[in-house]
Amino acid sequence: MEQSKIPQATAKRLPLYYRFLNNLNQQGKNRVSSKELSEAVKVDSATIRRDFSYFGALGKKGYGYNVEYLLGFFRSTLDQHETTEVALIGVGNLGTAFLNYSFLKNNNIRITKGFDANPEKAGTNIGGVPIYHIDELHEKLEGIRVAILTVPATEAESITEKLVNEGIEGILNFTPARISVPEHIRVHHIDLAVELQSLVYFLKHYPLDSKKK
Amino acid sequence: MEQSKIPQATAKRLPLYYRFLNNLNQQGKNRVSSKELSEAVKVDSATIRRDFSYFGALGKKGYGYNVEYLLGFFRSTLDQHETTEVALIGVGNLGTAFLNYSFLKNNNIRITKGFDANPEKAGTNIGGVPIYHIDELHEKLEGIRVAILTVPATEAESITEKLVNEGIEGILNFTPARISVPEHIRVHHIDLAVELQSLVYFLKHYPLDSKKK
DNA sequence: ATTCATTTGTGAAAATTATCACGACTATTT
DNA sequence: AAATAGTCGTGATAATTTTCACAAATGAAT
Ligand SMILES: NC(=O)c1ccc[n+]([C@@H]2O[C@H](COP(=O)([O-])OP(=O)(O)OC[C@H]3O[C@@H](n4cnc5c(N)ncnc54)[C@H](O)[C@@H]3O)[C@@H](O)[C@H]2O)c1
Ligand SMILES: NC(=O)c1ccc[n+]([C@@H]2O[C@H](COP(=O)([O-])OP(=O)(O)OC[C@H]3O[C@@H](n4cnc5c(N)ncnc54)[C@H](O)[C@@H]3O)[C@@H](O)[C@H]2O)c1
Repeated sequence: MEQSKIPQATAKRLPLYYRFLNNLNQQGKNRVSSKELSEAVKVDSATIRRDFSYFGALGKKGYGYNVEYLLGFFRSTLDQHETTEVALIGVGNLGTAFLNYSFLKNNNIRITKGFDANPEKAGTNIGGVPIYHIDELHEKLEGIRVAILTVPATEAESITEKLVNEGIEGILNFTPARISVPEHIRVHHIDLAVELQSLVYFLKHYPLDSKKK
Repeated sequence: MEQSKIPQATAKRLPLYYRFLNNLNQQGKNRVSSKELSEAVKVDSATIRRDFSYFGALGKKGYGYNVEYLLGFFRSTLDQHETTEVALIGVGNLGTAFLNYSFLKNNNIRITKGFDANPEKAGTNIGGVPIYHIDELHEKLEGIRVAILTVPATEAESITEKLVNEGIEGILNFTPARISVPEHIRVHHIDLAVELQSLVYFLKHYPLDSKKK
């Protein structure tokens, strides 16, 4: 929308900062330094200061950052004032786990609808979220821009096409399939098998005392 | 262990390449170009060639790569000849989903033991994996070097300490807690809430036609 | 008032990662 | 045998990200 000059690496860390600031605020702390923050979120303090600096001078030299101010700032930056609705496609093992998880308390993102091809699941309700049959996508997806994909890998491509047709703009893809989408659709992959395998690879091939990821 | 000159970014992509080569091989293909590979895994073809080149000249100019040869090469690079045992700590919503998932067929990584604090879960068996009480960690963790952490965030720090004492070297952490570990322990975080939140942030703040992540 | 210990914000440098672009080589077709 | 289309490996360059290191500002202590 606006300031696209914020590095992607920074943007990815924002939700992490936001969550931690929330914790601090709830603990009643009203002041925090980049050093403390660094120890808590395991990000170098210079990186944190640099990240914050993209948004202007948010702190005070010799003092640190005011928790409440910073929190308020991030709340609006991350659009936490308006709720984002998310659909979950594929109510299986993984999908069910997500539905049963209140997706972060300090967070205005909600899974509000589930979809599955299994007719026995349609009409049920998991963790307070109604499940619809996948054929009802068109009627029920109105106004939802983000989808979580937890269907079998073989279905990923065809479901993605449907989602795109229904106007979905962002997909969080948990299937191992690398889906194809038009230019303007954003896909983030979370590939659990790859993560596990690369962890094992790092263990075996990288010196034990190297810097952490 | 050996060639630590391989960039971390490359190392993270290896399992992805490996999986796709496996697919190709099972489809009976015996030749593949960096361009084809690129379309399938959505990584720039020059990046793929560069990645491969860290391991030497694996392909042939004007021809491409021999699938079987490349696959064999990656199999040994990723240590797929020996099975890696993994323990899962916290058999709740997320943990149960993982246990029910045969963690990739073409893959020698296996979750072989589960642990939970709930006495009702101890002694059971989920997806073929035996569940033990968390107090049995010491007796049952022998020889296991990697753990998946799916306990409540509040327990993350204390469980981590126990795991480290038992000689665990790598942890795949699904809790929102940023755990502290000694220098020589490797931790990879998968923070689902952060992933979802950052996807939403990107959608709202980055031009729709920008390059994909 | 002055000193002192802190801590930010940032210019500059370093490190890492991705991409361009082309010479060298291969297989295939004519 | 020559021409053609395809493809790798890589030097060079560009882009991105992280880190260093310090002047300037702050609040607390004496
Ligand atoms: N469970 C895990 O631990 C895990 C780990 C890594 C990756 N994954 C990936 O996540 C995805 C889901 O895994 P899972 O274990 O939950 O699988 P699952 O089989 O338990 O669930 C898949 C669900 O999708 C539904 N479905 C099938 N076709 C559909 C369609 N066309 N439209 C809508 N719904 C459809 C099924 O009815 C089922 O409920 C898979 O792609 C899997 O590879 C899972
Ligand atoms: N479920 C999700 O979709 C989701 C999404 C994002 C993050 N997470 C995170 O993953 C973790 C697990 O989530 P969940 O939904 O599976 O929670 P859950 O409450 O369903 O499961 C946690 C399990 O850990 C066990 N446990 C508690 N204390 C323990 C201890 N000291 N030792 C061993 N086991 C213990 C509990 O008995 C329970 O079975 C949490 O930290 C959560 O924040 C979950």
